Amino acid sequence: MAAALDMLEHESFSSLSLRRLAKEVGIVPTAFYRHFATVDELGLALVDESFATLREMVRAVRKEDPPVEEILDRSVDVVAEFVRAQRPQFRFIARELYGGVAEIRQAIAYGLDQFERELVADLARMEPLRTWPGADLALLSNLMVQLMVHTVGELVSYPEEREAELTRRARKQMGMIVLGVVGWKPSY
Amino acid sequence: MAAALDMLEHESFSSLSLRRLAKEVGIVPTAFYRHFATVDELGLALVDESFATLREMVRAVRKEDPPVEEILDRSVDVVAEFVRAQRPQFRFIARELYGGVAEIRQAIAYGLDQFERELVADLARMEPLRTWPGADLALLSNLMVQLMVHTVGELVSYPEEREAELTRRARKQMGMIVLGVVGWKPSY
DNA sequence: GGGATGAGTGAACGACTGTTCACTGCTGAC
DNA sequence: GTCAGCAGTGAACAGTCGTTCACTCATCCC
Repeated sequence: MAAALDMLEHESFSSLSLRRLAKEVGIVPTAFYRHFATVDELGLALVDESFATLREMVRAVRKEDPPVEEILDRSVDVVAEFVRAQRPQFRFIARELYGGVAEIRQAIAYGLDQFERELVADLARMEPLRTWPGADLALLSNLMVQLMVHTVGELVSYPEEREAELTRRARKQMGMIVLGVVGWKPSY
Repeated sequence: MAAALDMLEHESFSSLSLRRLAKEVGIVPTAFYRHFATVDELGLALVDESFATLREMVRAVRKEDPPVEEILDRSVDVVAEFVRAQRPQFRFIARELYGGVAEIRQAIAYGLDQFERELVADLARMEPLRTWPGADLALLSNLMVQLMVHTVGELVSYPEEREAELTRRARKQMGMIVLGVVGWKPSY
């Protein structure tokens, strides 16, 4: 799986070749079938693994439990940290979200949807949002996840030296969104 | 090119096969080379064509020149209209933005970058933003383009019946961002 | 000690890949 | 009426593709 993720730096999953993958790992193509029934199944396993990392990331933010005014900055930082440490996994998610293989695309969309829902639950516990209707929280959560996905997509597409610049921008943009929140009149 | 875009509904460009494409069009594979020097070149031509449509879209919004308070809603509407009319092209852009072929990915990223810059110019003409520093305008423009790309990605991934729902959400999210703008203290 | 289990092997299957070459036929301009 | 140029043809090249099959070997449990 690690070798597959590495190879996906230069191509998309739908063009990944079992034989090249096997050669990269140093086994014969047939040995692959001891571990996965088919190539597509490998893709789904990669989605699972990557979202496990994503959940770990969420737990890392929750565990820190930073004061309210620092939550945003810390969240962005943690995302950047995780992307740095697990770059191939995040690259996989970002690239295949709208990629070619329908099954994988749907699995990722589903995972992000769940992520969005968890974020809604977290947001609902914060002060100015406590009274917001669920629909508006979902809207906000979606917007934030969007920003995250897009930023991750850039983080893994551009050289690592641009990380600081990209995260700085993401922080400011998060701030802009939050400012919108304080002015927002919930639609009860 | 139209046939290629249609085929890209079910696969990504890097897995598109010249022979299947030729069969789809009803010509022999070799005839393809009368029109493009290589398969990758077809990809770049598709990027060009799609961004021509995108520029048309911008012109459509500008031409309408709606009153300030309607600009956002009209912009979202126009985007939705264009996506409906040229679905395969927008699907291509959304899918290949972080896709497998580096050359195409870069071409799309470059096109979006230009789009962002044009939007900065438009924004700079609007009242509350007239005094903003360029960096902050770029931030805002990037955020808006992000929302557009993400929404387009969903529009072309989900069945057309969800268009109304998705555009409604995008409109509200645009509103949220704009509310952030009025509270934002530019960083001179 | 024997047998199940997990992981790897090598040959083979038929099909598909991008690209090249020399060729044919049609159309429009001079 | 000729001739350039555009678009399409069919054969061929040298690979690569996913998957199947029967097989070997090491490890661990009873």
